[in-house]
Amino acid sequence: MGHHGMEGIDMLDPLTSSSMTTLAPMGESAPPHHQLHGYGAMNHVMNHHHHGGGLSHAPPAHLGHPSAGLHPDTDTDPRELEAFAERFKQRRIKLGVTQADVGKALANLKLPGVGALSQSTICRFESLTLSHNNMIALKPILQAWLEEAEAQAKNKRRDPDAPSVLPAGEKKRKRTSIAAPEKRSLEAYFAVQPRPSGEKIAAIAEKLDLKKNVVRVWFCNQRQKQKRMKFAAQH
DNA sequence: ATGCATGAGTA
DNA sequence: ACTCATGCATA
Repeated sequence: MGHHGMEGIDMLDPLTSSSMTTLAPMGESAPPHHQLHGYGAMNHVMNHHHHGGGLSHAPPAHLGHPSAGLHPDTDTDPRELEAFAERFKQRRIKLGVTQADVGKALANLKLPGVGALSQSTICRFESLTLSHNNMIALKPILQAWLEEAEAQAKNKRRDPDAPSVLPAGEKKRKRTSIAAPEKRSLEAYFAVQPRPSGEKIAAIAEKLDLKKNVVRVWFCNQRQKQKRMKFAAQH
């Protein structure tokens, strides 16, 4: 899917011809807040909400719109989240916008503490593969964008947009790939002990001939996976 | 769409 | 050293 920040041009012609000026990623003023590609750089659009325990507290009521942040029950209900996620995706596609587009466009919403998000995150929101709390926090933001986008789609209009500048490439991050056999072993270990001690991790790492850090991160990610809506206690 | 990774915040 | 939100890279 998305490669760079350029895929915007191929979404300018859909029937809806929705070229939402401020919501589209290639808007006049959409300088990707981050150009530091040397992956040791500031990545996260660290919003104000990021205290421990994640967003375990009440959802941000100020971001909520009329139908959003009124009663926690409505926003916290897994069924509602699921329904919203589906509607969101459907309407997003109707608008002819990609997941990556939505992510970039969020920055144009100018909501307090809300910057851009990646295609990954939008995708995960739609597929409910985020934690419950994460879903709750993102819902009002995506809902706000959706409403704005649809509103602007109504006043269909064209406008000359400036081609985005592709940032110069820097170091690329390499992704380790754990082979299937090793992965099966890890899963077996995980089934017995989801939280192995440092020593245990080291042992496993040596046994599978993997770097200790790779194994440690694998377990962390595995634990996170269990907490995602799709895996965690089904509603 | 998803695997492996980073980094802030916490304990 | 962990959790949690998030993203680059890649299947």
